Amino acid sequence: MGKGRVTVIDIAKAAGVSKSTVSLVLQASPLVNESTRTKVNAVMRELGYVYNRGAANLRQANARSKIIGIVVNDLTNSFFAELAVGVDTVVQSAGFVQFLSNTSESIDRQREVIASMREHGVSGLIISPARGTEAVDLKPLVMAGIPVVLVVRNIPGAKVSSLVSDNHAGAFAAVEHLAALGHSRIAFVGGFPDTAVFDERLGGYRDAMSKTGTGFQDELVVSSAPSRAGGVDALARAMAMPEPPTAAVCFNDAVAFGVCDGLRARRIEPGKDFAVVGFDDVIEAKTTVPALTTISVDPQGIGQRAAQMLLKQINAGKPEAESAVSSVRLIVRESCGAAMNKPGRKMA
Amino acid sequence: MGKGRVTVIDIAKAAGVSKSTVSLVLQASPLVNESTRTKVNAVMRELGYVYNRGAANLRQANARSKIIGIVVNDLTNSFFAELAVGVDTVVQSAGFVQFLSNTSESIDRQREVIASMREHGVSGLIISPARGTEAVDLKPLVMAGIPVVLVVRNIPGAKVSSLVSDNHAGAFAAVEHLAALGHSRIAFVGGFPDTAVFDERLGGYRDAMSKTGTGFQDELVVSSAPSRAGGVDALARAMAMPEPPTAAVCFNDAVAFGVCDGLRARRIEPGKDFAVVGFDDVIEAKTTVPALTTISVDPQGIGQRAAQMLLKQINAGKPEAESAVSSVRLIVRESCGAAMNKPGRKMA
DNA sequence: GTTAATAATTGGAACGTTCCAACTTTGTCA
DNA sequence: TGACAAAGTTGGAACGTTCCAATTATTAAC
Repeated sequence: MGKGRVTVIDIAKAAGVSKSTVSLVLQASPLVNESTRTKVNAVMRELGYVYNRGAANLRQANARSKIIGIVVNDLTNSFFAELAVGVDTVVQSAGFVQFLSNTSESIDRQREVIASMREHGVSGLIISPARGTEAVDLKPLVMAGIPVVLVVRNIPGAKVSSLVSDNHAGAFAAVEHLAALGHSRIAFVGGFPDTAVFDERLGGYRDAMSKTGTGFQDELVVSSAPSRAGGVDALARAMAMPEPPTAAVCFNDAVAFGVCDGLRARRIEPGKDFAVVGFDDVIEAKTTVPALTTISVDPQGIGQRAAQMLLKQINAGKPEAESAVSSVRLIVRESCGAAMNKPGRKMA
Repeated sequence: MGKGRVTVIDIAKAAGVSKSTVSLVLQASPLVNESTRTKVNAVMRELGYVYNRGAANLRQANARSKIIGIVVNDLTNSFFAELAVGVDTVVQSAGFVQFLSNTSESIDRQREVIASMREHGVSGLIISPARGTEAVDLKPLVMAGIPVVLVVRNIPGAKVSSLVSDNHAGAFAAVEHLAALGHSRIAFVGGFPDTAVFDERLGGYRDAMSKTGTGFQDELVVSSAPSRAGGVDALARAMAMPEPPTAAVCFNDAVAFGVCDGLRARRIEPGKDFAVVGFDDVIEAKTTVPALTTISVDPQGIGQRAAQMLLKQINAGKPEAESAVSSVRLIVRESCGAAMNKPGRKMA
């Protein structure tokens, strides 16, 4: 047992047919007689045959393997986990298997991971690029004709498909909502300043601040790591200001949760004494207390849509780059104070 | 461009050497002259060569590809995301790449995913099996001599390595702690009853309840999906009892967060009016408010240790099944009320 | 100046599969 | 009976790599 692996030839010998016939059975070809097929299948099961995809791909250089790769920059952020399951639901029903790798924002790791996936002949790639990824990094992929869909973060020069959410509109809506509730000192909290997503959301915030007449003030944007801990930290800095804000538009939900934690630790009740709005609408957003008012980007939906874009490219002969913007909407829950009697302006 | 793919022979021609030499360069063999090496490497870059792992694996049937697979049953649970990054850190430094797949508790999907990984010649597998997985499902893997480490959930008859946390001891400690705080009506909340993990944790709970003299009562165990929403739901049922509990040992942290949400929705303050202890110690546990008292199982640590076990097996010729229990410890924070003046017994 | 040792390179066979063209068997029809 | 078609089956070549044994080029030793 277990000496050499079981090959198609072993099956052929044991079943008394030729390797070609076995191969036809493997491909469910209608050419082969029903009785032969069942016999061959039986022998396969008996000997514990495992299909060698590598050898097969070697022969048919055109047909790639039935896997699609998804590369994310931060798996511990549940946004990406949800995105991945969204992708999974659609690739699965198309007969693909999804392999996911995490880069932890490391460009080097990202290169390794993508190379590894290429070596295994993935049919296509969905990538949420690590910070600092440039168009050149994607060049080899497009040259090889491998379909790629960028999600979450777009990369300017790359000639690949992309699906990002409408960050500008989302942040704009968040500010408008808070302004309508009577806030004027609205902070923009969290996120790394050197990313496209940050720029877009900040842009929406800035435009809305200008439009609502309260004006944009530099000091009201306080950045941090885009995590729960980052939110705690950023809030501390915001509250240390001479004239602290009364509301915050957060870079994402993780930051928003951190902000709520930080508020509570200061005995300030989010949704009552201070308005918080997040960005992403992760699952916890609706069950947490207070329920988080946030900009819904529907990670699963984005995953599904990205997967559909990718499959379309895979099925079409030559991949046509297509870029889409996924619309977002404001979900009003409790953390902004809109559900309460008074807009939160108790502190000053 | 992109007609046929670039092969080792193309490189050889362009560089004016033989394919064997190119192959040696690929393997970083010391046999090849430094000047040839640099020239070959240059040509590779220029022509955009991609290593064909499939063809390589074909030849060297022994040496498997440098990927290890990790199969989890619920990616949306951040416990598994953290476990995966733990695994990643160690396999990465050993020169492997990790491919992760999610089964969403589906046995069928799990079979597909594992088959796919086998076809791609993974060097080893770390599996958190879907509910209902049986020893036979793993049989083909052990027959093929593929190293496997089971995590989180063990499977009785399977002859593979496993690494589970000491669920019995953890639940036991949680109950002891709550009892010491003065609670006697302590519920066991959340989790699916037909899993080994549930049985173990429940066992620890039961033994501790008996030992502390309050005795084990069936009605105090209320199961649910092991998620935040499940926790909300289970708490509702618990509080509807004629004599509701004053404390809860939760199946996991997600459930515990749900329980806290449910309590707050009822205007009961977790950590003050009701004691909650979780299980897992996910990252949010320490930043949330109130900080969650929980049993730390250190998912990253488990991931790392599992990865080490797997690598050991891969490096050893024949895999020796080894099973380990990862110890757990009680992390006292705020949600159990220990940090407050009074043990939470205000309600009755 | 020959031999021996070392360093570097090389062609061919092999890995497990698919594809193609050729082959055999069986059945149908004039 | 012979010609033809349809249904199954088959051997060999090819895919891109690595390994082996053999070869050539270079250096060292006498």
